[in-house]
Amino acid sequence: MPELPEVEVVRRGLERWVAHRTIADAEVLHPRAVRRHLAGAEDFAHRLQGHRVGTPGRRGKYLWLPLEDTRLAVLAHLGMSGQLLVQPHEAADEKHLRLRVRFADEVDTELRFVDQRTFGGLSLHDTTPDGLPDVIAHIARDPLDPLFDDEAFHQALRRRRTTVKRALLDQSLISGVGNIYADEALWRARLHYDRPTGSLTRPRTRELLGHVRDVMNAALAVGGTSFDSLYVNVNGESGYFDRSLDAYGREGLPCKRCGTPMRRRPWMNRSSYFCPKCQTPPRISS
DNA sequence: AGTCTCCCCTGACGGC
DNA sequence: TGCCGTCAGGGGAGAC
Repeated sequence: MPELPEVEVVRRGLERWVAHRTIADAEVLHPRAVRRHLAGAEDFAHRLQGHRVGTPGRRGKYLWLPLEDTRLAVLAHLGMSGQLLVQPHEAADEKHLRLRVRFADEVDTELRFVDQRTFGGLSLHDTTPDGLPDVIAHIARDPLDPLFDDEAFHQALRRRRTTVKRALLDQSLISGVGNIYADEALWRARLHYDRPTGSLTRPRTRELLGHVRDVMNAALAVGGTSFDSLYVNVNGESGYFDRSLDAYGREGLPCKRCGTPMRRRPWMNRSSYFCPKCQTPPRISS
């Protein structure tokens, strides 16, 4: 599931239900699910066998399962519709089941990767000395990472010739923020999505980061955001943060601050939701 | 190098 | 009923 809070909910589920279990075998039911594993599906499945899973890691929207006593990790990205589910063996296969991992123990559960749109996937990679899969070295730390550098982020925004929402979605600047939490944080910060990043003062950037963290922590506290059954934790349960959204999906509804009807604008093949009064467009528009 | 558009998929939904 | 266009929470490749 797409953004940082939802992925972290999944990571915690894996830590509880999958960590420290030894893999018996893996079964790839759709080759596209492992397309980022260049050596192929057979190689992927074979190389997982017999390894014990360490503590699951996460950076932004990526998560991974380290394989103990190796320098390898199984990297996962949920894309738009991916789910990692811990299911009883006897549970019927999901319609979009792409991959199954069985464990060499007496626990009656297996790990399943289910993905309707197949934008997500799993792959096996070497890790850097700090445990990060090497292929995601370009992904920036996320705002909940204690080592995220607020000042460096501000300086990067000042250097960039782009707009603030594009920057929030740029995973090489700050990771874990997607369309929903970008709109939520911008609404809270009273910033228009097309505001040039070069115009943000240091206090303004810090305030924005504070809102990004607040909205993500609030979502995390209630299990993430779920509009439908696609976005669930490893036990298939939905989070409740959709009830707390202030901007995303609220076209035509009154702004929760000033009552002005919220607007939706097409934006990069998606949508941006904002309050036309609280979040005024930049004066110099392109 | 930085920035931006396209495109990989399936399914749901509304209008005609 | 069915067909078509639109939309959906992502990010990488490749074009400027």
